[in-house]
Amino acid sequence: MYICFMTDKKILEINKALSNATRLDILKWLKDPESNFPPHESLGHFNDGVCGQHIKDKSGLSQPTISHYLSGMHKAGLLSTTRHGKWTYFKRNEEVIQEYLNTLNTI
Amino acid sequence: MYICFMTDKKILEINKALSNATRLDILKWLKDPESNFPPHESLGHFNDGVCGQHIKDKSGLSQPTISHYLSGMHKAGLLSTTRHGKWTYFKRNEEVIQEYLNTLNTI
DNA sequence: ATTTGATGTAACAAAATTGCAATATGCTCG
DNA sequence: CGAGCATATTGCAATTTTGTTACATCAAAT
Repeated sequence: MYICFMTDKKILEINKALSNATRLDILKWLKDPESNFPPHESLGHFNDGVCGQHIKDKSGLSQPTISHYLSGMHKAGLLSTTRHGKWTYFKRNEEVIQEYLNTLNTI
Repeated sequence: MYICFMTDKKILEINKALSNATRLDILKWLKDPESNFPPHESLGHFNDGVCGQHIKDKSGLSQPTISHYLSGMHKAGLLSTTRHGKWTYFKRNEEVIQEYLNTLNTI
């Protein structure tokens, strides 16, 4: 298990993603889907994370806004996505988050 | 030595401060003033950090812009300031930075 | 094939950020 | 005091971010 670091450019991109209250909340909610989201109707687990609809519901913001936020967090590497039928599931990308934290710790 | 954490509001404020390339650079430069800045004319040490002028010179940005950046970082708690005559010295606030990192590590 | 529900994209207005020039303030020294 | 330098503040134009409505796409199911 090696410690990995990321470039300043990536750090900036993630810092930008995490300088918005809703996006910071989303990252934290996804750390514990069981306590923060209702179980999904069709899938009985959170192995691939939480679908956009539920995140939207919890945030109180509009669907396009959340879609935009989620795709930005995905682009920054913070989230990974899986499509199951009509749903897109969003999950924390713990490896990237760990790299991010490793790097910040040296700043 | 207790581990301290900070509020989400503070985290967001610091993330915002650190989502700009120049401001991130400044924080890193101040970690090692000896290698990043010339010695100051009147003071022979970096005990209180580095004066705004030198930071401005290294950044390549205008004086008002750097003044604005530095006061934002100060307001966010990242930097502490000391006035020596006509110079304002800026130094990393390691306690706040540590709180910030402690908190991020739980996110 | 049509409908229904989840997601993505476009276009847009309001607000915040970026970084500059101009100006004001503060400090030191002759 | 007045000159000169460091810093702070103000005002501004350009750009980015925020979050909306309207619309397009995609998948499941009737």
